[in-house]
Amino acid sequence: MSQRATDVCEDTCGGSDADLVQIKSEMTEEPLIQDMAEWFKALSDPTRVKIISALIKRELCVHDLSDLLDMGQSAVSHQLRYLRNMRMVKRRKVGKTVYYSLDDSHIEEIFQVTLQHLKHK
Amino acid sequence: MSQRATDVCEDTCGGSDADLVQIKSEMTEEPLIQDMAEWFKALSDPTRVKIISALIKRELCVHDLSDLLDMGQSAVSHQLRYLRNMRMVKRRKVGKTVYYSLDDSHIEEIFQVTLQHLKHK
DNA sequence: ATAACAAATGAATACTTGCTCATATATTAA
DNA sequence: TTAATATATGAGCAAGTATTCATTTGTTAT
Repeated sequence: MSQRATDVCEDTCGGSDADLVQIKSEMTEEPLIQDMAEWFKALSDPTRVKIISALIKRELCVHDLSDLLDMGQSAVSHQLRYLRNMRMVKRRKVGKTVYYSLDDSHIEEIFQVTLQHLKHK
Repeated sequence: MSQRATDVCEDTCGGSDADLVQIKSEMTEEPLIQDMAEWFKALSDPTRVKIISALIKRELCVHDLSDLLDMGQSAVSHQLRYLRNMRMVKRRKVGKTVYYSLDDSHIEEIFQVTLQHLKHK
């Protein structure tokens, strides 16, 4: 048996169904919701948060990041690809070395806001 | 064989090892990194983003949310518990009905900042 | 009491994810 | 050329996650 809300009751719940329709129309559109979730997901992993927090300080190569995070080169590289696909970081190649830096001006802002928020909880 | 950075080379990489130590000391501390990742993870799921975006408009009961998101009551309830554990939403019980609302003043701010950011990309 | 409804919860499951390992590619030096 | 270094990448796997289903709890009405 389906548990779908629409199957259960239409007007039994005390909720004011009246402006539910209006809220639905005012709500953020589906594709933007998806983008938002994806964007936050990029920041939902400790390794990626560390990478971002390091790149906020300055541009760093994969080796340096691997060193700083005390993690395998492969793991770091995989996460950097992830962040690059999200257009949060960008690459700059110098010889054998690839330097990564932030590619999103808003990240630092949201990062700082969130950090301050979590500190004062 | 370990792929650990420290095992590979100590000073071969072009990265300026000099102030790597300083960056490490300046980096956000581990527990805060974890909190941050956890906090963002709460916003990394479309269902939870929808719930938040609805609750930004106004307080809603489980049934209304289930209706609005066109999702099973159980699924919504599970996610609400998640968000409640994260102290992002709070409950208010009236008879059989439980009303949920935002319990974090910063969520809306970060939500709006991120939304604007994604819109202008 | 019983029935009806709203919400919560545990278990099961299909799906996702982050890491490791092995290997490949790219660049530089000898 | 070969060797060494820096990074990238695919496969595999262990751990985590979001949903569904079935059931339970709590509340109101009859």
